[in-house]
Amino acid sequence: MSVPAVTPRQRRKEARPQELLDAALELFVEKGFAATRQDEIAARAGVSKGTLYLYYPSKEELLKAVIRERLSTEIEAGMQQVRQHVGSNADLLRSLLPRWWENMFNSPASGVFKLIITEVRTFPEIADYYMREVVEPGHHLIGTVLQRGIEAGEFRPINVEGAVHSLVLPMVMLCLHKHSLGACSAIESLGHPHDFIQQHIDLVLRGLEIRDTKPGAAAPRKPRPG
Amino acid sequence: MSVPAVTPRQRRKEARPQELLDAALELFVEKGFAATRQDEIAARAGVSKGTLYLYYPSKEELLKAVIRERLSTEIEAGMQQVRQHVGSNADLLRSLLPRWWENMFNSPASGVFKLIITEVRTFPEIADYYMREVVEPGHHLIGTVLQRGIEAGEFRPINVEGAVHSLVLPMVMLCLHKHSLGACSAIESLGHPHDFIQQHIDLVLRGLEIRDTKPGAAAPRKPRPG
Amino acid sequence: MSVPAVTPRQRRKEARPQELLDAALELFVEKGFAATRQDEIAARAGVSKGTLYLYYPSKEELLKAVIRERLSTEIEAGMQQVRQHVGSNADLLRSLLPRWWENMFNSPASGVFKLIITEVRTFPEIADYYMREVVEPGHHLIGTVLQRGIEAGEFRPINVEGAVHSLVLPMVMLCLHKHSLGACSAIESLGHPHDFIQQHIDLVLRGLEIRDTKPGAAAPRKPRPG
Amino acid sequence: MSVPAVTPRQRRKEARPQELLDAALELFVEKGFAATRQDEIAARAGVSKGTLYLYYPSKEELLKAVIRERLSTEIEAGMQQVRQHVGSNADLLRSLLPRWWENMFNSPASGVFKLIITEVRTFPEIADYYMREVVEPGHHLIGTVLQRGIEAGEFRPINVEGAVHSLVLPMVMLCLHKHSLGACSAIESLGHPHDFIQQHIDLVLRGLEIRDTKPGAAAPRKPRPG
DNA sequence: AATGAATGAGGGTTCATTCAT
DNA sequence: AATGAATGAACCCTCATTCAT
Repeated sequence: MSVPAVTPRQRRKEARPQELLDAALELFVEKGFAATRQDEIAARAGVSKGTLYLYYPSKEELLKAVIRERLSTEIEAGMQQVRQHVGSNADLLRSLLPRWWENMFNSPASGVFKLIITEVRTFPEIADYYMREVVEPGHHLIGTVLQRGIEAGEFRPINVEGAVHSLVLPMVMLCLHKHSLGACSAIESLGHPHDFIQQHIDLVLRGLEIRDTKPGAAAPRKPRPG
Repeated sequence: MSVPAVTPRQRRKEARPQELLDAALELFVEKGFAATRQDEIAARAGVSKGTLYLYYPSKEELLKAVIRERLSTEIEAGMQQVRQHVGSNADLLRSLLPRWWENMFNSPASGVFKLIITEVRTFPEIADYYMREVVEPGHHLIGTVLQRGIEAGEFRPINVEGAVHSLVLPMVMLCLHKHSLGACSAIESLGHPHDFIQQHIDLVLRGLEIRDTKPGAAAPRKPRPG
Repeated sequence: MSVPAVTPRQRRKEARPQELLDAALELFVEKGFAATRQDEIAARAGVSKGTLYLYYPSKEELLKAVIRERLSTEIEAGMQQVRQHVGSNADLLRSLLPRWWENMFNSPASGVFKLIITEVRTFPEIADYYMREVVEPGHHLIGTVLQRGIEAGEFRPINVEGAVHSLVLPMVMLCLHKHSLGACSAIESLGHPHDFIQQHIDLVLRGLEIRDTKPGAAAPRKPRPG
Repeated sequence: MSVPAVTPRQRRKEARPQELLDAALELFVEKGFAATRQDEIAARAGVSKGTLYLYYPSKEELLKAVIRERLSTEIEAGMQQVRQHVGSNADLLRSLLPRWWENMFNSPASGVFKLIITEVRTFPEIADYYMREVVEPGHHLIGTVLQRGIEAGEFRPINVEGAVHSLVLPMVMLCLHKHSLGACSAIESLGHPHDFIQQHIDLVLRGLEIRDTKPGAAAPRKPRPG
């Protein structure tokens, strides 16, 4: 049975859009959207300046494509993991979350967070997309887990949204650091980011537990009289 | 009685640098350094384009001045608060931290975080300054408090640096949000940021406490068999 | 028979650098380097402002290219003439020198002298180039001829370098005049510059001759006693 | 008898215009008119930028004043020397000319020649002034001496205007060199400019003499028959 | 008379975009 | 589909000139 003859050139051609997006993402994250030149993107992708315009009609559209492509990939991966997940909800947080995060952190997708922080005010459409496709589903997922925990008496009743943020914001923040300060002066203090994230999630989940506070422990905000 | 001879022109002139810095900060945070035009800054400060150059020799120097001025003000304020603080170390975290953060969050200084994330790779000198003047002293302060707590038996022995980050990163992240997504689509879910920060700190500090885990509570990482 | 595939666009492109250099030389000589605008050069060359930067990375580099190109052309032409020259050394001065000068004078290259006088203090690299490539070889050539004449007893022994300057400086000066005063108010008095140069060279060479001074003629500096 | 009290301030005030002109001349000659900034001139003269405008209404007027002032001084000095001259016409050329030239060469006035060459096309009024006040009287003076020499049988009958140029152009050229190439790389070959000028004038005057050409000497262009 | 802060038109340079090849 | 020369609007920065003090 003959394999369809895929010449190097054809493969190249089909891979083009992805190569362009990769080059663009790298540079947008490194230097910011406004400071990145189309020639640089083209050069890094190994094509000429004009070729860019055969695939994306403007720099701005290229930016949006970069963000959409990376996020939808990442969302899809996350959803897959969740669908395939067997185990308790707590497991979802203790194991799935760090694993998913680490993939993200180690992939170019981590840069997209910086891109969003950086460019969202210039291109507010990005905000809508990001909120709808990433933030809301993600928060919904984690929020649901926490809510179930509360209802099951595992967790103290607290503001669920807040707890989600307590869990998630440092993860996002580490992605940002990776592409800003982390690329200049290492914050060595953090050790391996993965370990930090593990400890962080553990810390927050412990903070959510219901238990008798050991006397003399770090004072709760409103110490009981007596 | 002689009126002090401060003409409008003089008053204007002394206030200039601050007015320029304020206008520049606003715009750099809104649109990014590269996408902000010197004319815009001048216009917002109510002067002509050329006047900018009487005070700052280039756009880049203006950026650095903006960052330095805001951070040094903020550092000074923070140090003041700490120096004047009476009370336990736990108080320092439970009350001083949120209060200091809220000032920051509600002032233009909150934008500086975005500026640093955004521009640090283009101007790596900024990283040095920020690490040396802000990150290190800040982390040292909080780290010391946690370390004392551990030594006093209040807190579980954990990686202190990590705990500092667990406390602080969401605070920084909220500043970033304020000037990016927050300026587009409100993340209403968060309620008042101040309340979230209170809850967050409480959550982390509880997570640090030593206590007997209530049976059935959210599983510790390695559940005992049986 | 296949037509050579030189499209108008290609022809255009190859001719560009020379067209730009020509336009730039004209304007630099007319108005001076600092007072010439890049737009003007572009306009005179029939291209847009940006196109200039495809060929020369800055105004200053354009200046240097202009000077180098013209001088190297001129040097090459002069060397050719000398190499092909048959005849006595005196011929070299009496015929070759005026001929070579006239070519120079009537070509745009004459303006380069003005350019050098005008801009050399601002761009001292030009001095090095000009001295090494033009002044030294030129003076060496003429100096050698005079030296031989002295050794052969044709010429009085005098300071050869000085004699070279006596011959050459008026030739350079005429080039300067052509592009300064000469372009405003004609110095009609000079008649045809070529005739002047002929007479000048003749005058100097006669002044170099050894002969018995006719009694009563213009007093030599140190009249022989009795 | 009391000397009128001239305070330093008054002296200063009266000297102002001259100080400004001196500073302006230096800088215009060094860097060219267009590339010289008013602030620099003011700074070199020790006044503030605004003060310039109290004396000269624009940069262009300042340039013209600079040229006029230096030239009229120089012309006056030259005329004085000629008026006071006693001796033959030949002396006028052999001694007065070099002496007058040396004064010029060693004074800031030498720079004016460069200024004229450089700026005359931008400000053609300068040409009229220079031709009328400097070139014509100067040429007339020298031309008259030569003419008398011809009529007296001292000099060969040649084109007088040309001979004047043969004498004078190298003198001017040396002034130009002093402020262009000479200020970068010395043309050491010339020795002392004064000596060169002496030799040059001698050379030309010898070339003008009537005498029997020594057989075998450098061939005159049109050897007399017989 | 003197200052120097302020202005704003203007010039060098960059770069997104177009289009002939 | 791919190229890269060409364009020209836009931006940073300079500097002659003005004017309130």
